[in-house]
Amino acid sequence: MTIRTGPARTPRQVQILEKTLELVREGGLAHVTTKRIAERVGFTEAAIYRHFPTKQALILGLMDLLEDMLVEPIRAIAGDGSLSVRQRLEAIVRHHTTLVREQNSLPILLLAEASVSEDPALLGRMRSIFHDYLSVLEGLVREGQAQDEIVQAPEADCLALLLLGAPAALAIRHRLFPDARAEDRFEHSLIPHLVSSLDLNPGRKA
Amino acid sequence: MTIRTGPARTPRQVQILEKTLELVREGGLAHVTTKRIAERVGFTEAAIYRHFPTKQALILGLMDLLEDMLVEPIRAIAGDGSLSVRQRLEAIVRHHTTLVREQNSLPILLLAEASVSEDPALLGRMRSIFHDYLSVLEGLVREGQAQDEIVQAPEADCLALLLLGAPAALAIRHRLFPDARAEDRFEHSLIPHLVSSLDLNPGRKA
DNA sequence: CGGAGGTAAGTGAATGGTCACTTACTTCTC
DNA sequence: GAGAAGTAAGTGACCATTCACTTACCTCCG
Repeated sequence: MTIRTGPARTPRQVQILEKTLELVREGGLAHVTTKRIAERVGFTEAAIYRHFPTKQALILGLMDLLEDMLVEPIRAIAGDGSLSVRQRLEAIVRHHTTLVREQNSLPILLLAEASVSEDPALLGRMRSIFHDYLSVLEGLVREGQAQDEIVQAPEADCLALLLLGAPAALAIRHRLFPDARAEDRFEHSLIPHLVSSLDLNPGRKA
Repeated sequence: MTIRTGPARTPRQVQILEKTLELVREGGLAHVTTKRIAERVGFTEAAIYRHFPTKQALILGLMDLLEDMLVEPIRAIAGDGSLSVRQRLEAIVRHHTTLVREQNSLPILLLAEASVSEDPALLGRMRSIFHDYLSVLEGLVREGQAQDEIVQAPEADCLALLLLGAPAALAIRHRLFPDARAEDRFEHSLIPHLVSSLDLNPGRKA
């Protein structure tokens, strides 16, 4: 689907991207300046430009990382035929919430700030990532719906959006009120409830 | 709960805040500069400082507007005894989605950008708004749970967060792929489904 | 009535700070 | 000795904020 025009990063590029991601985790894209990146890596601002042509290119590199962390894994889960649709949906939502907790709400920070970016390349990249994510969910939901006879349920795209909403809301709260205990409960009790409430799979037909 | 230390705005202050809100709707908080505000209002940058002591104070004024648009109305809905808990929850989620559509995802933009702000006053204000919003939802959910015997359902705070997730996800998609038709469907088919899936109210007990 | 004094609201031109980015020069390694 | 990787010291653009000053209006007093 998305063509991987091989990043083929040098080790130094990878290091720069990782340090930059660290900055984003701490304070969002707005917090990322060439000066701060250089500080983290341990060299001067000018050195950045030996490895990336512009800051824009560097930020676009972050989007590749986001795709690797968020979209690629859920694509893999969605294609895992050994699991039921419901199990796969649950695994996807769980993957997303785990990522949110490990990466300090990184996905929604990148998303929110890229969505108001003046840079059309960044905006387009974000659109594509978001679209791919929702497509995977929507495809799975459709698959689940096809196994059942339920027709009056909400449309697949609405349900897919709802499945995105759970980790999104968790991410927002995690930013403002991090609370590992509450987040554990969210993972263990809410996600199964959410997925089963979709009314997709057999077991409720009787 | 939240003490309204009366803003008591002059007409000019209100005008400035409205124009600033316009800028936020277009490109987020990062897009707001004193120059752009002045352009919108039709005077010079310096004139802003006749009406607000600092830009920070102006931005905090935006948070008051957000509270008026988002938190106050849902508080009113939550206290409306003529509706069932389920009807009230549905009305709240619907109010939020309507606001998101009318204001171009304003709430989540303010939230995301304030959550990474270096300004502790702004961060604190955002925390308080977010907390109040979730408290209203959580209180209602608890009220609904008390009417039933269901105990194994997810905890009230998890369900409240889920109810926030729906408009949040809609807001994100609205930013990247605005689609009035899809958003109508979301409002008309997903919200009722979501609220009824909470398993709060009678009618399902049999 | 008329002018003196006060004030709210505006202006143009600066201020110092930060931003992304560039240039000319060095240093290290194969 | 050449190219990759680094540096110090800039560049102009933009940022929030301040400054001295003007304008229009109000009020009060003889």
